[in-house]
Amino acid sequence: MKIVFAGTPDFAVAPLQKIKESGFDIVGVITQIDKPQGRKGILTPPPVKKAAETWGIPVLQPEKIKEHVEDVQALGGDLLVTCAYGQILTQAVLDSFPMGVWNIHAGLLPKYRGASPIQSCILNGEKTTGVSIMKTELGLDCGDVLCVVEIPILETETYGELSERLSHLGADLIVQALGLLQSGTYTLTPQSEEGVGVVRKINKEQAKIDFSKPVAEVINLIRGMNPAPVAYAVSEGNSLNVYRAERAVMTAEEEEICKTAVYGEVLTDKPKRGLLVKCQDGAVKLTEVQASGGKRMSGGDFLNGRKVKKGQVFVC
RNA sequence: CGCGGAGUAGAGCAGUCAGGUAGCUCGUCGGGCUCAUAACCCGAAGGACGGGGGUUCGAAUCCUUCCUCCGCAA
Repeated sequence: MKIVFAGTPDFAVAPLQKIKESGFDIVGVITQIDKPQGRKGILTPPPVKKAAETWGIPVLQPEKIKEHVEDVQALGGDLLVTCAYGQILTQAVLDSFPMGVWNIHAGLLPKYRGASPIQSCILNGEKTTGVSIMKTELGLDCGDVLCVVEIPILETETYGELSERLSHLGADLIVQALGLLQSGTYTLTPQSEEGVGVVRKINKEQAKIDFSKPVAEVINLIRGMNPAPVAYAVSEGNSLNVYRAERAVMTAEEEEICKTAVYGEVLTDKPKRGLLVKCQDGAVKLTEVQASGGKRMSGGDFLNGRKVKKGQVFVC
């Protein structure tokens, strides 16, 4: 069974590696073209390409895969595994693999179809998530499911941390799935028509913190946006990236101040108490922040440098 | 040449424009007050001011050059 793997970001590297280490024959990797990265705009190959090259696997980087179907076919694969590839496949591509095209999806179906299942789970305060292996069809993540594992989301887990866990989970699961496909003994489960949901790509606008919301929602936003695109608060024209936060436990004095404070107001100027900000139902403590041009630091350090003062307000 | 910020004590910052003994807050250590404390009071240690070169009687500060870190945008 000859396998072609289509994937792009870090998330896809672990599955690719696991497939390779499990002894499957990977005849080619398809990934996105190199893109300019960072301040200098240096052309950088995607993580999957780097990995594939170190293992000597042929790499294909079509700018538009639908215009290079014959190149894909030339790889001679029986089966295509997709994992966060980043391009929509056409029927011609799907038809190029006798044993089908299978997708590793980092979320439970049908509720979390779409581009941002991991982040969206955290933003929604879900308690569990999972990885699904499904048939890739023309519609958006609507194919029949081959297998799925569900895991709990940890209380303080960030998008980056959960993503890494799911990546390894997906790696294990795809290897199992390939075993099933090879043996030919498997059953497909159509997705329920109830509770279908589509989550779209996350943009920076969604990452702005709204302190008029409940503490739990604010914290979920911060978790779900770490490490990218990163939640941020704005005050006096400056933006402050927020990487981590927790529910504030206030002193009696702070409780008093909080009662009359407006949403987004800084409740204390004592570095030891931390950067406390009023929300709808209490206060949130921003524990890891980064101002533009500065390093990441604790909320206490940020307060100590006096870049924000007690009573200053982050706009909602 | 995409736009911009920053390198000063263990940490976060001021001081740089108008060169002249190195400052603030936090932490650390010692002492005091207190039933007690993350609170308060007193004291101490700790810095070749990112590196090189230049101007000057004298440079954290002015000129020049190199290095490093970071935000935005893509």
